[in-house]
Amino acid sequence: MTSGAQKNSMQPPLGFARHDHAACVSDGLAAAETRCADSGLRFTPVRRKVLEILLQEHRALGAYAILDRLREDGFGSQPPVAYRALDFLVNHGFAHKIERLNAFIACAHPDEAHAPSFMICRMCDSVAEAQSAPNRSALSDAAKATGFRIERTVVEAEGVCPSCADKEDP
Amino acid sequence: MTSGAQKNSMQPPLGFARHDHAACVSDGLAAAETRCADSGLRFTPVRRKVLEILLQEHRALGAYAILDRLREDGFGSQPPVAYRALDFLVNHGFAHKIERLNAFIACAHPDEAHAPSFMICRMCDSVAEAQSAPNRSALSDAAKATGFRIERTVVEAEGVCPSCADKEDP
DNA sequence: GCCCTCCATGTGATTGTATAACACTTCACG
DNA sequence: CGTGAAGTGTTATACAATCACATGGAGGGC
Repeated sequence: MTSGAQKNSMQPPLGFARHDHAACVSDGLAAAETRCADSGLRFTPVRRKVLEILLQEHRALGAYAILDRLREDGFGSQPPVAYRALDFLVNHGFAHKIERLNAFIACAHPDEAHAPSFMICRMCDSVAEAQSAPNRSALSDAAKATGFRIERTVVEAEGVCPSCADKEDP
Repeated sequence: MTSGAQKNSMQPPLGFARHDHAACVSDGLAAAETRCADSGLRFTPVRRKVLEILLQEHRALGAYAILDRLREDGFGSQPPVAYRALDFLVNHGFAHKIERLNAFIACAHPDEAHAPSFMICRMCDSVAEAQSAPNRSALSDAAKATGFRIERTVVEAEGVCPSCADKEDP
């Protein structure tokens, strides 16, 4: 499997569009802080740090890449440390897991409740999050027909992002 | 991680519905054989064996579970042997990878070209394949808007299958 | 305030998933 | 034949995830 994170580090960091990046990090952290306070969740140092890392990178990171960063910053460096923080962030909607890459990314819309879907570039592994429409798809029908109760749906599109498309086809 | 296959071995083997199982295997193998011959693909012994294993089990199997079976049958027992055969099967549509489980399953509709989607029971890990509607979803729109070229889309619904639903709620 | 419990963190060890790199064989095809 | 591409086998290793257990701090009930 591809590392999910390191393949090409000179790629635009990402959402396929340039943006004010400094703001992302502080806004994201502030939003999480607020929402945790409101919901009685504990936004502990490790959790905060992991979210900060994800917001800074602004792309999908493997658990061990995150772990390396945690170590540098003086946190525990064993896998469970990262996985527990990631579990928390994912369960409460501050981050998402990209199944295709076995990697994690900060949520792009931490405020609104949402069923996210993703576009993953197979060349540079960059990831963009899209709001997923309430799926009135063949899948719902199939589920209804067989009596399967859907609780959550992963939607991940693989393809080529605009900037990689430019490169491959001069 | 859950093995993706062994969690509950007394589950109905699966598509959420009983069916004539003996036929699956031979039909599946025959179909693959035919299509490989037509397309000039090499349907070698390992590849055939792996497909046979997947068809027999009729559920998602981890690469290492497959590897065990290969060893029993006298094939190479190192990971690349299984992964290469699986790559072949997946690339040519004879099998699918279930990203959520890091596991593989024989394709339920090997003949028709299709964009599959899956329903995965979180209790027994059984998997059913549904034909995915040509998605005119928010995702397509987002892709169009950003210039992302979608080549393939993974759709995996997690939930509870009918037979597990019966058990949990008497 | 004090204790107690819950939750979170830290650590060591282990299991599962996947790929890199290289040697060797086999097959199609000229 | 002989040559090159594709397939197989093996060693080694990287990356992903979990188990089990010890420690420590935050808050709630009293």
